[in-house]
Amino acid sequence: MRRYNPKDIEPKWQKIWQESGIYRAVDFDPSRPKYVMLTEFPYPSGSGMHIGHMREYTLGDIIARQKRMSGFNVLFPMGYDAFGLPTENYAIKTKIPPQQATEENTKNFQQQLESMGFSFDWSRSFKTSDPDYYKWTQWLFLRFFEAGMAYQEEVAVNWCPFCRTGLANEEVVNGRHERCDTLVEKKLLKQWMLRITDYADRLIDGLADVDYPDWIAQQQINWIGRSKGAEIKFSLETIKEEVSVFTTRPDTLFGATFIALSPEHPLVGEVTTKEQKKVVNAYVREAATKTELERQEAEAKDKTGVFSGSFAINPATGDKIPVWIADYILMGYGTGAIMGVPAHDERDFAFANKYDLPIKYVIEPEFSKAKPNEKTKEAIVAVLRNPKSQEVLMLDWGPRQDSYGGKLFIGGGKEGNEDVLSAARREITEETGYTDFELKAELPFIVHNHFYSNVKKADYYVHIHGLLFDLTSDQQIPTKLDAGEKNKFKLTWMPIGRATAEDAAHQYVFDSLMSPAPYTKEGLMTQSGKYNGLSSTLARDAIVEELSHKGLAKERINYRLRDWIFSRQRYWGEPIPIIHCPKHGPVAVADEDLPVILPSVADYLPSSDGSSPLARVKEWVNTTCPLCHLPAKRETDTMPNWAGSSWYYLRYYDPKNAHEFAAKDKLNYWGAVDLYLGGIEHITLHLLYSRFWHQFLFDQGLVPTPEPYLARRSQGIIQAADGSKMSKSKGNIVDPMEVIESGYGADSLRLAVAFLAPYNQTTPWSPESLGGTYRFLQRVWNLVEEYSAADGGNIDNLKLKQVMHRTIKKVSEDLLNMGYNTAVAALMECVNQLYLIKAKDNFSSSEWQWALESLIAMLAPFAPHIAEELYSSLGGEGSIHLQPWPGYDEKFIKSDSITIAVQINGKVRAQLIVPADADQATAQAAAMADPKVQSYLNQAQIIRSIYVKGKLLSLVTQKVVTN
RNA sequence: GCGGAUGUGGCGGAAUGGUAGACGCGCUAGCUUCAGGAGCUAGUGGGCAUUAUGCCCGUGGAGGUUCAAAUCCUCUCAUCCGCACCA
Repeated sequence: MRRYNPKDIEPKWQKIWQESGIYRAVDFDPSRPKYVMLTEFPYPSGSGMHIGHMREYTLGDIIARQKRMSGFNVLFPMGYDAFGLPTENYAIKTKIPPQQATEENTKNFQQQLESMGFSFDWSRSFKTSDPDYYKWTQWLFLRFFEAGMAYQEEVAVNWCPFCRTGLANEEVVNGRHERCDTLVEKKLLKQWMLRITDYADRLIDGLADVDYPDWIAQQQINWIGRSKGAEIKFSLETIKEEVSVFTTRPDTLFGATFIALSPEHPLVGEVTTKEQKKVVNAYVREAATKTELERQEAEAKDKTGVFSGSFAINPATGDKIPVWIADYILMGYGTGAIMGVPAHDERDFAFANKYDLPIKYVIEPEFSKAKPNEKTKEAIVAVLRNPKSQEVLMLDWGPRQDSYGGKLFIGGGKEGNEDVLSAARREITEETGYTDFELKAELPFIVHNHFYSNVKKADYYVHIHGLLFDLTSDQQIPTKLDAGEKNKFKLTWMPIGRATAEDAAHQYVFDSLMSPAPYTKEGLMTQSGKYNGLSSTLARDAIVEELSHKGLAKERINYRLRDWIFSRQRYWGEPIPIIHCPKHGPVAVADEDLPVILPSVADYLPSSDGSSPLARVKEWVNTTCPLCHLPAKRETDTMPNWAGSSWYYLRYYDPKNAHEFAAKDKLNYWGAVDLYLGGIEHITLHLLYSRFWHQFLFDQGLVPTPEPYLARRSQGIIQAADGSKMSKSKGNIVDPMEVIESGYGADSLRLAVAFLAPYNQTTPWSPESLGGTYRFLQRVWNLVEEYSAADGGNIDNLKLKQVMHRTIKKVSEDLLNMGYNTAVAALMECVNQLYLIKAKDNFSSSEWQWALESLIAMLAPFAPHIAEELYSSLGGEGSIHLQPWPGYDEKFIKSDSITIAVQINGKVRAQLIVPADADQATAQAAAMADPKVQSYLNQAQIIRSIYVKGKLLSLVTQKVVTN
């Protein structure tokens, strides 16, 4: 008998598979449905494949193989995302051209991928840095340019001083460049931009038509950050210009007590008066030199700003309000200017407090809504504080039931012509007997709620005035309570920190009195002219509507997402195919002149002035204008890393096409990617960018489907054994190549990865699990090796049939749901069973032949090498990987008798073997005959019986009362 | 602060209303010896027992719904991820 040795069989089959081309996808196969299984292509770094790649490609490969066996025409392609910074930085250091380094790295990577036995169709492979490929990236860019979707703009870009390049917002993480961790600065540069914001709504709406996990869709929606609001114009007192602000709360317009402009706002110069010029200039200059991080860190600290010297007019009130410059206003969002409403916005509140700007409440909290025509009473909630002990007085009305009772502050209604203050004083003395106290604070707004009278067990709709009093002496007189109130509550002094009222309005009044805060939720309008009493949600639209007639406001939708900065001042990327003509401005390179080849350079270091190394290649830069043929200069910026990966999946459909990025009929045949598997780190940037490109191409009639990926899944991260992140510096990296070479082989590793945990779960790597999968494969190997030939005739073995059919069903269903780990468990269980059956059976029947072949077929997607080897040793023809996926028959899955549990009063007390189709009466009769059940039913009567066929019988009993 | 996820033995995990801990790792005992990253058999959540094997407890915590809850509901705690001065 041969021993299982992966080193003997794995390289052998890898070579045979490559030579026979069994994994090649066939264009236009009419006999089978197509299936595009896409895994994210790797960046070919010098360090090669890591365990994360390993998980992704193993999971993708298992699906690709099983789909192939299930009769699909599978396209499972692989390529390389080769442009990018690491290779270029390596070139700067070593002077080795990126082209060369990429070539070597790719070769190495491909060798590693092949040694894992992945079934990629290598005949369709390419690198994004191949001129044959980036020719089409450039061609597609020109379609954006022609459609006005690519434009140039002078923008303050995130500038990485280390990489000397501009960055997209998405590449800045916590104020640092995500790749090199350098602090990011702001720099004003003319940049190419793509109008992704035009597609913001489409990118949200399109999610409804694709199968992405909810959390991924949600994260994309949050990233786009759509918010509906209005743009409102404020006229300036001394200048003709108007300031437009963006707000999501036009209903708070009457409460706008100042205007604030971002330091980068174009009107800053004009609004600044002579007297303020010096201080404003200094402030603007300081803001400009702050890095992203410094501005972010300032968040925790005080808000800062300077007064411009001029005033604006609030269009709602006609009031003069000051115009400030403040760096908490971001130029990149909305209009770069806001109306400051301190009463209803946290940031404005903090700013107003610091600079002593007026706070005007125009929205009142509403804790319950009045019923139609309900009468309203004026009421008070008074907080009586003992300043010495720092305690407040509460009335304890006993346990809270429905809306009555519980711990409350002093409350009561206004009587007759009484004013609020005297009502409060009267209520305090009546209910508590205290007489000496002074008013400390009064809420500047009313709180709306129902008032639940404990005494009358009835409620009124009330306007609550909140007041805070400090006790000045302990003197108490007898309380004046009517009969209904007497002895219904007791007084308790509570420390301020622990005082909580069991009524939302009471609690809100208390909190606001103790520390004034803005009210940022919806409520009822007040101090807002004719809108008073309206709900803020309704007033919002009404105010915009009214102002819009005067041309002072319009509805506007704003996005957190900004247009995509598409320029990089680097060498190793696709040259942007534009020629700058003194006469015609930016002109597209003619389609037939593509690709614009990246010229070779001597030095890859970008210039410190913000231009790319390409700018130094004079003979390349100087060219002629395609329109007038006069001297002109090439664009020297290159495209970002994300460009090539935005459409690469389409190129797999027709990778060698020299006339089109892909032929129409091939695009139509392969259509959208059926399943796209990739890392969680790409669900916002890459996924959003490529969906944007695809949607644009769809609009241009260049692709047949509105979305690129029908379904997206993301594999979880594999952590180091201790649950920490794998990192080079910690030296806790698991190298897949080492595992293969150590003797376990690729099959054990693939199986261990599939078996580890649910595919989408982050989980630590346990090296010991390799021993488990290796032993399992060994058991499979030995089982098949011990079997010789089907010379024992056809002997029926029901048990064997049942085990196999059940396993086939389980594995097939699990794979459909990507339940890899449970599928592997089912295979292990199956093999355990086969050993048991074998021990009692004639191990050479034709049924065994079928069982072993089925087992190997199921194992094939997970462990392709051993499956192929055993298949051939069983005398199979061709490749196991092209054999049909085994089917199952329900009739062998059910068995005649089955074990059910008997529960008595909810506890499992016995197990019974009953016929599988036994009805309730039969099952119950069997249960009653069981001595164990009888012992529990002693002295009791069955009052209810629940039967779940094939699972359990649940009996509910009641003690029989004797005598 | 906003959004999302997760919580089950010593470990990875299984079970989506119906016998909690499948499968694997590790561990314990025994057998075996083509000494090999071996194999086989039995055991392995905690506690109390042991004449049987039985009883009690147990899925982050507290309540609830139900004949029955890891699973559904309410509250709460912890951990992780994404976003964050976004008006």
